[in-house]
This record gives sequence, C-alpha cells and structure tokens, in this order.
Amino acid sequence: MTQVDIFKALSNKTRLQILTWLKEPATHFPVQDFGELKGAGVCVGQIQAKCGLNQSTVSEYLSLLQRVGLVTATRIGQWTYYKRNDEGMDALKQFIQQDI
Amino acid sequence: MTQVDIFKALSNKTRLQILTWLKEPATHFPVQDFGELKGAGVCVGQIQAKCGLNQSTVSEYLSLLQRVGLVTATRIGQWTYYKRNDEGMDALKQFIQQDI
DNA sequence: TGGGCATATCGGTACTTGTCGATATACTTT
DNA sequence: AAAGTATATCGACAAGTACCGATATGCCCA
Repeated sequence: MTQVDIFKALSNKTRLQILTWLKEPATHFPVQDFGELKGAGVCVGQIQAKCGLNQSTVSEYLSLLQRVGLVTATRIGQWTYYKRNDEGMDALKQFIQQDI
Repeated sequence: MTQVDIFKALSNKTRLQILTWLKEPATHFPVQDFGELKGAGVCVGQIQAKCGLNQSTVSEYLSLLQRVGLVTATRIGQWTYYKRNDEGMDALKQFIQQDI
C-alpha cells in the first residue's frame, strides 16, 4: 500500500464522507446496543443507510478504506463494525506534513 | 475545486513526485540563470526531463496541480515556471488535520 | 518576417474506477 | 435442517484517467 493508494481512496466523495462520519461516530450514527459505543465501530448497514448507495458499493468502499489502513474492521456475529484507524490516519498526516 | 479534486490530483505517482521535488527545488533541479532561485519556480522542461514522461503529459499534470491550487504558474518569456503554492498546501493540511 | 524554441491543447487508445444487480458466504434463530 | 439477516464477492458497463503523438500558440531572434 503506497501513499498514492491512500490518496486514491480519498479521491471519492462518498469515501471521504464516510471517513468524516467515522471521526465522530456518536454524532453521526444512532447508538447500537452492541458495538458502537463499546468501541467496535459502526456496522456496514448504518453507513449504507446514511450514504444511500448500493450495499455492495458501500461494502467495497469500506474494504478499500481498510486495505489502505484508514479504518479497521471487526466482525461480530453477522455484523462487521468499521472504525477509524488512528495509526493510519496519523501516518497520512505525517506524510503530508513532511513530504509534500 | 473540492477536496476530492485535490486528492485526485495527489492520486498519481508522478504528480506526487513533482510536488515533493517542488518542495525543495534547489536540491532537485539545476539552478537556472533566470527564475528558479529568484523565486519564480521551475520550468516545465526541467520537470519533464526529471520525470521522463511526454511533454504534453507533464504540461497537463502541472496545469492540473495548478487548477487545484497546489502550485502556481508564472509565465516568463517562453517558459512557464511552476512552484509550490503554500496557501493551497496549508489548506490541504488543515483539512486533513481537522476534518478527517 | 520567418524559423526555432517552450509550452499548451487536441484526439486517441488502453486501463482504471464508480456503481449496480445478482449471487455467495456466514451467522443466527426457529 | 431451513429460512432469514448482514456482509462480501462477482460480472457488467458507463465514465474517467494515464499517457501518447500531432498540432497549435506564443515568444524570441536572425
């Protein structure tokens, strides 16, 4: 995963939007009885509902964001919870500050 | 010009490379008798020579980077000098720090 | 004023991305 | 075991991007 791949992941309105939502999940998503506020993240269905694209599209976007290290995924039962990956985000920030 | 457009501009190995070169032009490009060290920037031909792509491609890349505000262009005689645009870069940095 | 440069623009082709519907997988509850 | 969810993967196609070669534009100098 190169820096270019990270920027590609950010080069899409919806994916960028998802990332901003995941910055503050509690203000953008309804609380779940399981997961969200316990730190697992937000499940695919909630994100899909909010961005309004096809389920498969959202699933692919999330796994792309995960592949480039900007979010992490946790499977619990039949749900996959996604949340921001601070390490990946920090690496990106550092790259932008230092290298370009 | 949206944030997404900026990330699109960064989603290419060559354009990202050009931007890092322009961060420190003096260490990446030969000094010119006119322009470069006087602050105008680096001309298209020098950038093209360094990245090895077609002239038209490099010209298009540079004007894209300009359109999204990451570099500025100054025409002097038959040369166009490009340099980093600190304002644009700072706006990007701020966006990344604050919003995602 | 006509050629020679440096850069910009145009038109094309091959490859990549955006997005979908259909289907597969995997868990969970009867 | 069967049927129902939530998510993932696949195959498709339209739209966009990466580059290129050819040509246009604009500046400079004999």
